[in-house]
Amino acid sequence: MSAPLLIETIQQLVADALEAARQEGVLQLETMPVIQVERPGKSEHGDFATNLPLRLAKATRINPLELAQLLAAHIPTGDIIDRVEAAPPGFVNFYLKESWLQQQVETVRQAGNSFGNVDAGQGRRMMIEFVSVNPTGPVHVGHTRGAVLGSALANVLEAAGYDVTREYYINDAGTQMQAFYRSVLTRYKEALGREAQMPENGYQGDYIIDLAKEIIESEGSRFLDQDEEQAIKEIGDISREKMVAVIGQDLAGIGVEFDNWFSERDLFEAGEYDTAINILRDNDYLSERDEALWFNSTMLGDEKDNVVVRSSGEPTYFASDIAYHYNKFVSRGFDTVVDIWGADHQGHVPRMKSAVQALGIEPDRLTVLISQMVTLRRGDQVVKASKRTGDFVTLKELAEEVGKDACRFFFLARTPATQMEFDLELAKKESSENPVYYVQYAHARNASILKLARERNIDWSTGDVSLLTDPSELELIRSMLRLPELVTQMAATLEPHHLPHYAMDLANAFHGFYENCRVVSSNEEDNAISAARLKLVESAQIVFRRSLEMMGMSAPERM
RNA sequence: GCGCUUGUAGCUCAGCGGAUAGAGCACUGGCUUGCGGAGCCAGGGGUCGUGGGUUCAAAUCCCGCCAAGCGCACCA
Repeated sequence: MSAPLLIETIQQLVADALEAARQEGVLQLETMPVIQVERPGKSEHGDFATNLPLRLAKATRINPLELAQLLAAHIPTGDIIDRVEAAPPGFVNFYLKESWLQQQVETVRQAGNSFGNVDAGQGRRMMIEFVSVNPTGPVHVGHTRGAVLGSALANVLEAAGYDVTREYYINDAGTQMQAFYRSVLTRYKEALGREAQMPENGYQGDYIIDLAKEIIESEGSRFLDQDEEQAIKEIGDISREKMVAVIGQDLAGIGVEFDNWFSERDLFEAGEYDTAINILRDNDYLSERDEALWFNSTMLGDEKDNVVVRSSGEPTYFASDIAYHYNKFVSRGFDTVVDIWGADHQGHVPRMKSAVQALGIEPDRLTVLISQMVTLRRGDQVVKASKRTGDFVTLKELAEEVGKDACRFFFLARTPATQMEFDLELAKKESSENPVYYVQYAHARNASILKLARERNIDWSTGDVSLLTDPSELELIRSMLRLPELVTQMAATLEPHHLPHYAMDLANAFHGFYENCRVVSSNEEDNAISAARLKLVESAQIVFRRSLEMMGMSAPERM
């Protein structure tokens, strides 16, 4: 069990004060209220504040300001809290002790790269499944948002103490894949001078032609005179494998990595598809109509029922997704599962939740995060994204044009619920003045100070942090200390988009400190303060590194 | 038509019951001799889409309207 967060300590202080006042009889209260402690927007209002008096005024019939004064009088100061003040119209403001803040520099240095870790997750097993685009073509820009969101969220949850598995679901059993295989075979035949007809739902992109050529290079023309079905099967296996590899490489290019690539086909081979369907049948959620098998999700409040097995006998995508979630929760025993889907799948959410419930799994254990569409522009021109026509900008192109770090920062800073327009020209043009560089520059500056100190053989290990009294020094420390709190919050709400904003604030505090406080000095009388400040710089670097790392961005020493 | 999501500074976006609504970019004006000026400081710019309601308190919660995106298949 790690130490409680600072904000939790404050909450406890308020709770104790409330209890003390009640015992003294100065306060009548039926039930203990929920105590909200927040970070005030203005520094005059202290480091923490609670609005409890305002919320309690009615029940206690005491004037909120008087109530605030009463509470403030019951809160002890000590090593951490310098003073507690009541403020109109009814806040209690907490001010941290300078000596305590200074001491935190040592705490951060000792924590090192584990600074920012909390144990909210307590080792619970969590799966994040994201991207999961059909391996019928390369990943395009539209998928980037979910990819970046998922990878950053996974990092945050790991820092929050969850045992996280990042998974990519390969939809390799459906009709789309058949169309893809046939498209490759067609291009293969064409490349070898044969007449071939592209299937109606075939994929037109040039990458199919390249893929066919690659297959000719490694396999020759041996599929040409093979039985059609056999050729599709063999060429299909090769194509799928190559496509999955390309997708993996492209995603790795923007720092998105997976712990596991899960194949849809395995669900059928391992019999989990049958098991899941049988559970639904046993629980009376299935019925046959029009020669198809339906999942009666209206029984669970859905708008309409959904087909699980087509009249042709083929299972739908939904059916294998049910089996997949059975696999996640039951076979592999994940405590909670997060799916990240694009907005075009939002209609699928209620029935997926229903299906999970029908399998006998508490539906709250599944959270589906929807990331809204990204529409692409190049200047005035809207770029249409269709994999089938091959008219799209790939993730790889985007990464090459804009850069991995800027790309991640850009997508990460926005809440997934807002639809966004991405102007490629603008992104490229602005990349040199992108906020991402503001953060990285602060880190590089930080690193170069330490480098200089080492070059001059300065030993700062005995630095006395109590010399750090400049407002900008204390501001920087305060900013650093917000990280663990932020990690807790982001993990609870599954909202990593706060991270870039925090990093900006931290960078701002660092630049402010840099302007006001000379760190490395050639004056001998500055040696003591210099050593103290080097400790601060060192601890700030830890926090920069942790923040950038969670965002999946690089922390350059030089730019 | 119904459902989900979104409308905050010129632009891109945070904030999602509390104390004078924030940041970056853009704009205006400052920062000379020392750790990286990709920086710092100051300033202008907002009836938080709109009309009601709830509350001591609403950008934030509820309802209507307007606008945008997505969905409403025996596609995935």
